[in-house]
Amino acid sequence: MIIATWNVNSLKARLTHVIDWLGEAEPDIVLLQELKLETDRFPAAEIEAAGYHAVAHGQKTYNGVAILARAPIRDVTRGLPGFDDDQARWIEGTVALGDRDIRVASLYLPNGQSVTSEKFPYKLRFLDAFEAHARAMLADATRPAVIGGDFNIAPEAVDLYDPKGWAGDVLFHPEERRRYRAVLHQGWTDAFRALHTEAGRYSWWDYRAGMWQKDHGLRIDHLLLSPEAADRLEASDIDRSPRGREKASDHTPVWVRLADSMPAGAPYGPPEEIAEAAAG
DNA sequence: ATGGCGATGGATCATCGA
Repeated sequence: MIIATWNVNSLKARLTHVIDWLGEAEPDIVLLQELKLETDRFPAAEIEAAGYHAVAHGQKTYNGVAILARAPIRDVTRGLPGFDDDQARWIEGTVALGDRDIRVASLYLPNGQSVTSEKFPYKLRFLDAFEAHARAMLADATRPAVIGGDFNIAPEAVDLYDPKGWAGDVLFHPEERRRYRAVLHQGWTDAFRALHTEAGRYSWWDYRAGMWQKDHGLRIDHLLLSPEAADRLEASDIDRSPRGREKASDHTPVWVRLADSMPAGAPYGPPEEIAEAAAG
């Protein structure tokens, strides 16, 4: 199954691009950010006509997140648990995945604006709450989980076109990178980075100053896999083609492909059982 | 080079994004 994340920068302005991409990439689950519309303005009919169920958590003008899925989406939570927030930045739900369910979340992490802005401590507070909830999601060992979204964090120097120029600025600030790494250390896997070591692979390019044409971008959109999901990791990549279209979002989709079932013969279980299996 | 571009709401620009 294919799970994708995409900050569309207005679902209304990008609806044709989204519908087209659903047809081309045939993802099973899509996590959208920056809908920029109220929940009751969500284009449910168009999405349904494309073959997808959808749940959304929106608001006027800003933010807004959604989950699209070929299968029904159950047990939906709107808003990041444990974080009192009037901004629509988190939605999670459960979708059937092959031989068992998967828990997925769509995240639009605050940008922070600048280090001196009051929005930067808001970003760090959000990250603290995200860290706590990500840990709680891992504690639910009954099903694999995937968190996808616009994290507004470039994790490492290879993820920016000009790391020296961005050093200490929002999106590449040590305080946010430290918190992002703390989440990875809980046991989450950055799907794209697990399969690609090369520098210069980006998911966002500023509209201004010809950044797209110069390929000056940042990798700030991520798919985090719980250990059970990471065990099923088959492929992950960034699809640059939507960014090159007319009237494109400034972000482009990132996707991961997971095996529908656990690989046969994989050495899962306690060490003594693995040793027994190896001994025949 | 703190500009550049694009979307929104409600206006003929201000605000925000990253």
